[in-house]
Amino acid sequence: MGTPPAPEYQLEDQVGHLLRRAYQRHLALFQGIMGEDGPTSMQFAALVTLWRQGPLSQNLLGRGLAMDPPTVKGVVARLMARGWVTRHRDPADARLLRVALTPAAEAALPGWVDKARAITAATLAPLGPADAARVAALLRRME
Amino acid sequence: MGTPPAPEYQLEDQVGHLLRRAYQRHLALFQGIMGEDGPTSMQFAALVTLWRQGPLSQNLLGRGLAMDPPTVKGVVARLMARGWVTRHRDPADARLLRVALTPAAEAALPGWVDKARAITAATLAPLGPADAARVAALLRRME
DNA sequence: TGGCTATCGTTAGCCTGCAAACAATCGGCT
DNA sequence: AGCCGATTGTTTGCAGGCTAACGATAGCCA
Repeated sequence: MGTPPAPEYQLEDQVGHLLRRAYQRHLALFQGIMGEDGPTSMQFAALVTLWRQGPLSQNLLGRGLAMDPPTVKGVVARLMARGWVTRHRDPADARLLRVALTPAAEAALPGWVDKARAITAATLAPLGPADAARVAALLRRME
Repeated sequence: MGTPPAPEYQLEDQVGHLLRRAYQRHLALFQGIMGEDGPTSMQFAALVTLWRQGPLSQNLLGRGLAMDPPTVKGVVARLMARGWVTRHRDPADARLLRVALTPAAEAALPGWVDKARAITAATLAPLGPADAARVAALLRRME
């Protein structure tokens, strides 16, 4: 018995490829359902975090979203440009930049959250409810 | 009985967030195991596809990898810069750009494939073998 | 033959993501 | 007071990813 032949390396079977494809499809659904006037996926994640937790420093915001500092900066800059967020130095600690929702964003958020639920449902649509719960549980363990 | 309260929208429970986090972790593992001298995740995917299928037009390559044309162009350009790929116009059809592996890439590929297997294993390490198979099957259905 | 349509690739512009190097500020400790 | 290390944010440079608009070529069909 010689060396067993190495099994073929099938790109389509690798988790990394599958994760990328599934996330890619999710992002396409996100954009399609949220529409041109809505936030992007990461912009929405930032807005919803500020909604639930109140004003945060860029750093804390980034930590909650698993975004590194340069990425946070870019997302916040685009949120400011869209008029959904303001940014002010914290008077008590001059290092911090407190990011806060604008009234316009607060008014729009309930509608966006509804769409976000639809996006989650669409992403999971190919699976039944039981498998949807299973995949979420498995992904959580992979983080 | 009024309107039932809408369940809280928990970002951390949304599939999109979980997919992003899992893919993020996978990419970090990829870079760590493949090292500075190795290809990036998408560069490796392109190389392995050319290895298995022979020279391909940019378009076909992109289709196999689920990459759109501008992204393929960028990846191929960086592969050329690294000396792992050449690009020539197809004499039979002047629209096509045939992308082919260089001998250097062919020589390095077996080692990279071994590392890629280790990366897949590391990504799935938090799950047992049964759950690893389960998550792959579920992700495939979500594509 | 001449033209129509489909395919292929490029460009420009935008968004997300990472690492590395850097400046400013804060806090504690001497 | 003065210094040092930790924290926060910025910049630069690179890699991937999408849309939209555009030029070039091929293939078919009238």
